[in-house]
Order: sequence, then structure tokens, then C-alpha cells
Amino acid sequence: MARATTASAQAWTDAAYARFQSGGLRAVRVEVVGRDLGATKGSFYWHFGNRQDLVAAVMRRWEAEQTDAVIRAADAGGDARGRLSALFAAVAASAPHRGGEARLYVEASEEGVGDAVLRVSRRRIDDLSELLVQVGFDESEAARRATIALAAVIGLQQLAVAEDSSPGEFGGAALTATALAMTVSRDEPTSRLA
Amino acid sequence: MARATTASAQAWTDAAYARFQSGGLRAVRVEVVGRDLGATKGSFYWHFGNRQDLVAAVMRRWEAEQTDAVIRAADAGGDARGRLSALFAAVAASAPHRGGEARLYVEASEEGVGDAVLRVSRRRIDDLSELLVQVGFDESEAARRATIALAAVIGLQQLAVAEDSSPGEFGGAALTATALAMTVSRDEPTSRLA
DNA sequence: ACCTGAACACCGTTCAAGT
DNA sequence: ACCTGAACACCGTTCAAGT
Repeated sequence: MARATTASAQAWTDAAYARFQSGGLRAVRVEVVGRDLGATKGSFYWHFGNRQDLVAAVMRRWEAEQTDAVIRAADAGGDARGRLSALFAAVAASAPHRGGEARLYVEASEEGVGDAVLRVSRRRIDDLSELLVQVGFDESEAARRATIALAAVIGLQQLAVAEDSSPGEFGGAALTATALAMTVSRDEPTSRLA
Repeated sequence: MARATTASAQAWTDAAYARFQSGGLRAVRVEVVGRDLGATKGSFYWHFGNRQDLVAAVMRRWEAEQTDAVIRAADAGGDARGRLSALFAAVAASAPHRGGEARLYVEASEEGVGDAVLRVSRRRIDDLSELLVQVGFDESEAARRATIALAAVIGLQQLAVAEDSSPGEFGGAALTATALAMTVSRDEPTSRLA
């Protein structure tokens, strides 16, 4: 309806999203984004209740744009095993998301928008889990393995962030291959180890 | 030497460490810690160059206190296999470190003290790696698997933080058992057992 | 040598006032 | 309806001044 309103709130969200992509949620500051926009803080507080609302808008956009490009990369074709290795390779290749996702889990919960990140995580676990069922795991074992695999990806991102340097010891193809092997192999009866 | 100086800087570090333990590195703020201490910011800037120095002192303490209680829990006895499962169980049991370590990877790198967290991580990887060598993996495969396992632990912490609730779907014993099974099993690549 | 207190910059938030 | 500009609170940092 109010086109101008929508456009202007949109402009704030656009500019905030750009800041988010390069510097994480913490880079989404009202004053800085306003400067990008050539607007004052008064303008912002007309369109949004507070900074958290802007952060929430950024996360809504992020969640919507998580059209799961990585997962789709694995849908290229082939059997479940081929798709699995394509998926792991795609994740490894997209790892240099330096500014964004690695920090997102902690930041999102600190900013009160952890739920968006959780929904995306669960979706990824579900997708991976489905592939694991296709290679012979039962549902619950597949779900657990998918969870661990996603956790490993997240953890490697954390380690890479702490490491700071770009390629680093936590990003190699060898690690990806190992992670895949750990996810799909099972010579040990789980019962015997617990 | 200057006993008073040492004591007072010590007092700042003590109070800062308490804040860190309950609220992470971000809770280490000069004004707040000063309030805890009944001192002014002027006092702080006599003992420290800036806030980062205080954060660094906190991290030095943290690293020193990482006497690896978890790893030692695994040293209780038994063979490598038993120690491995004890280690995983101990990690799972100590997971509810709500205030501290989960946020540490991101926070530490943002505060410029990511190296401390990296050193502790490498130490943990080395310890786990050694156990994996004892159950038959070669050095490099063991190192990779240990890295993935640590990453999974870190990632599960991230997910739990995002989830916010205490017990949660990312902290169960079943997941721990699965992680252990994934770490020690290998029917896929190097298929021979001795 | 150690500390206080006031000042400044930065950013989130509010609000009276403009158009 | 939409925005400006000034104000305030908060916190990191500096510094002249006290003891």
C-alpha cells in the first residue's frame, strides 16, 4: 500500500544486508547503515522500532535466500553416493564465506535471532539425512550422522575464523574427504562402543 | 617487585575473568569490571594499555587453566578404546558450559586473541589423534579424524547456543555415541583391519 | 606510584519540531 | 506521512590534577 514507506524500509534493509554480508550481524549498525544511505537515525526509527528489528529483517532475507544452493549443487544427478560426495565437495568449496556464516551462529543467538539459523540448520540436516537413508542408514542413525556432519562443518568454520588466515589447515580437501568417509562408514557396531 | 601494582592489575584480571566466565569475552567491559571492583576507569588505564590488554590477560589465564580436565578424565585407565569412549563421554558431560566456550571461537578472533583458542584446539587434536593412532589409524588419518571430531564438538556447541534451551536436541548421549562411532570406524577407504 | 573526575567520541534511542 | 537535529545514556579512551 504505502509504497514510499515500503521502499524506504526496503532501502534500509538492503543497505543493512550489504553490511551484514561483508561484516556479519555486528556490522549492522544504525548509524553506519544510515550513512551508507545518506539518511539520519530519525528516519530509521520511523521505519523500525529498533536495531533488533533491522537485524531481524536481515535474517529474514538471509533465510529466504538460503535456497540451499549448496544442497542443490548436490542434486546435479547420479546416485545417492555420488550426490553425497558432490555435497561435501560443494560445502568445502563454498567455505571461504569469510565475512558471513561462520560468525552467524553465535551472533544470531546474541542478537536474539537464533531461530532463523536453527531452521536453516535443520533443513540442511534433513536434506543430508535423506541421502544417508538412501545409502542404507536407518532414519534415526541417518539423522544423528547428518547432525554431526553439519556440526563438523560449522566447527571447521569456527576454527578457520580463529585461524584467521585464508586457506589454512582447516579447509583442505583431505579434511573434506575424511569427513565424508566418517559420515558414511560404519564397520563398528554402534552398540559395542557406547 | 612492585607488589601493589601486581596486586591491583591482578584484581582487575580476577574480576574480568569472573565476568568472562559468566558472559563471555564480550562481558569483559572496563566500566562494568571497574564497578565490580569499586574502581574508576582511570585506575584501569594506569594498569593496562586498553581493553584488549585485559581481554588478553583473561585469555592467558583461560589457556593456562586449560589443564585439559576433559583429556585427563580420559586418562583414567584402560586401553585406547576405553579411553576414547571415556573422552567422548566426558566432553558430552561437560557440554553445558553455557556462558563460556561456545562463543569463544568467534569472540576470540573478533577480539584479536584467536591464537590462544587455536593453541588449545591443536593440543586437543593432538591428544585425540594419539589415541586414534593407538587404535590403528596412521598419523595423518588420525590427525584428520581428530580435527573433524573436535570440529563436530565445536559445531554442536554452536547449534546448542543457537537453540538456546538447555538440554536440547544437540546435546544427547546418542549423538555422542554416533560421533565416537564415526570417528573410529572405517569400512570405506582403508578397509583392512590388522 | 596510583588514582580521581571530567572530558570526548561513538552509537542506540527518544522526541520535539519541521515539511 | 516522513524526516531532521538535538538531546541523552552507555562505554572506551585520554588527561590534567590530586594524593
